[in-house]
Amino acid sequence: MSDPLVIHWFRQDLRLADNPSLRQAAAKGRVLPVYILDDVNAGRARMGGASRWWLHHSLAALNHALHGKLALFKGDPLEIIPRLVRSCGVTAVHWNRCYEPWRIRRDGRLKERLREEGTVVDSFNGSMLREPWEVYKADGLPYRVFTPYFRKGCLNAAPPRYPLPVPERLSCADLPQESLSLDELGLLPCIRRDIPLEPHWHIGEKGAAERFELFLKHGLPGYREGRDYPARPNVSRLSPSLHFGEISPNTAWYAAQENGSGQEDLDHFLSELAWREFSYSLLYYNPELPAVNLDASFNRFPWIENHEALLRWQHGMTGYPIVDAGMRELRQSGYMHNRVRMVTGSFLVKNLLVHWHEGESWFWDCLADADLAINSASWQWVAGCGADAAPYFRIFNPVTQAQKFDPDGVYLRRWLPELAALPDRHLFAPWEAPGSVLRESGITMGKTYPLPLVDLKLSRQRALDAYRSTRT
DNA sequence: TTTTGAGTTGTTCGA
DNA sequence: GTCGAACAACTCAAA
Repeated sequence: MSDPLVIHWFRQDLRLADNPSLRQAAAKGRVLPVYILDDVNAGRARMGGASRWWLHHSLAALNHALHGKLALFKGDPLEIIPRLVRSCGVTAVHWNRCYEPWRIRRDGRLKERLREEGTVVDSFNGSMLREPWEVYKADGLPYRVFTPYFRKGCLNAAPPRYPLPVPERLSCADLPQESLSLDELGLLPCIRRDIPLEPHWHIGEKGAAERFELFLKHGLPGYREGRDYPARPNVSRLSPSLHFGEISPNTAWYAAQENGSGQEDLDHFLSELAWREFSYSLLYYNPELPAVNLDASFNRFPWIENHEALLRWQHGMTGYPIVDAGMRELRQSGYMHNRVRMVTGSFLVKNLLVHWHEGESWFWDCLADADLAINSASWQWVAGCGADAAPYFRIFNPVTQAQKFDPDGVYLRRWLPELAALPDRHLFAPWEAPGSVLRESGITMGKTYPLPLVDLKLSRQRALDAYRSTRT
C-alpha cells in the first residue's frame, strides 16, 4: 500500500507559502495539485478579461514552482473532482475556502457528494485574516460600519493566524492523463487589446513577494499621506496578488508589523487589508451585493442611460484629464490607483448619472484585481448606496482632485501623452488654455483631445437634485 | 435604556 | 489666501 493520495484543489490561493490546505495535504501523503477553470458555476460572476490574463501567468508560475506537476482542467468541478478521485485512487480532497455566493454553493454540494462516496474532505482558511462568521458585533450581527469593524473586529481581537512556511516535503503525483495544457484553458485569447499588460507586472508568488518587499522598503514609510498621490511609489499594488492568493493577507499583516515603520503608516496599511475583509463580510451577509442597492431608497434613483457618455468614460475620452488618465491606466495596465478609482467612479455615477452597475461591470472586465466582494462593495460606496457610504453630497471635482493629488502632472502626462507638452497651469483644465498655448503644445481641442463631456457645475447640481428626488 | 457622537478618501461659499 | 460652516439625514457602536 503506497502513501495516501490527497488532492489539493488550488483556487484563490496560488502559492506554496502560508497555504494551510496544501501543508496539511503534504503532511498526509502524496499530493495531486489541481486547478479547475470553472465557467460553469460562476454564472454572472464569470471571470473578466484582465483577470484571466493574470490567472494565466499566475498558473504558469505556480506550475513552475510545482515542477510541472499542476494538473489543469476546465469545466465543472462537481464532475471533474469526483472523477479524479475514482480514477486516481484519491483518499482525501483539500481546499482553502472561498467566499463568493456561487462558490459557497458549489463547494457545499461538492463536499456533500464526495463524503457520500466515502472521500475525506477538508477545507481551511487560507485567504482571510478572519472569516466572515468570526467577526460580529456584541449583538451577534455583522458590522455595517467600517471603523468599529477595524478597531474592535481586527485591531483589538485575537491576532490572526501567523503565516505558515512552505511545506518541507512536498511530493506530487504524476499528472493525470486528461490534464490540459495551460494554453488549452484559453485564458489569453479572451482579451483583445492593442497594448500588452505584461510590462507592468511580475506575476506569481515570487513576483508578489518581490513587489511586497519593495513596498515595505519604499512605500510603507510615508504610506498614510503618499498613498493618495497616484504618481508616488507609496501604494503596494498587491491587490491582484491578494485576489489570486499569490500572497496571503496574513503574510502581509505580519510582515508590515515587523517592518518597524511608523504607527500611522502601519495602521493605514492594515486598515486597507481590513477593508478587503469588510467587503468580504458585506458580500457574505448580503449575497445580492453585486446587483442590489444596499440602501433601498436608491432603487428610485433617476439614472440616465447614456451610451455615448459611457463609451467615452470607458475609453478615457471625457475631456477631464484625471478621469481619462485613470481610465487609460486601467485599460493599459489592468490596474488603477485607488484615489483615481474614486474620482473616475464618482464622475460616472454623479457627473454622468450612469448606473453604478455599468462601472462595476467595466471594472470587472478590465481590472486584474477584479474581486466580486471588493468591486461591488466599492461601487456601492462610490454611488452612495452602500454600507457606510460617503454622504451623497461628497462629489469629487476632477480638476481640484488632480491639482491636489498630482500637482506636477506626472501621473496625467504618463497616461495622456497628447497633453504632455501643456504647462502645469493648464494641464488640469486644458479647455481653458489660451489658443496660443494649445497651439504650441500641439493640441487641437475636440481633435487631439476631447472637449469636456459635461459641465462640472451643472452636472454636480443635477446629481444633487437627482439625489434629493429620492429622499421623499 | 437612553443618549451621544461618529461615520475612508469633498466641495463650495462667504466672511 | 485661509477658515469654518453648510451640504441630509440616518445608522449604529458604545458609553
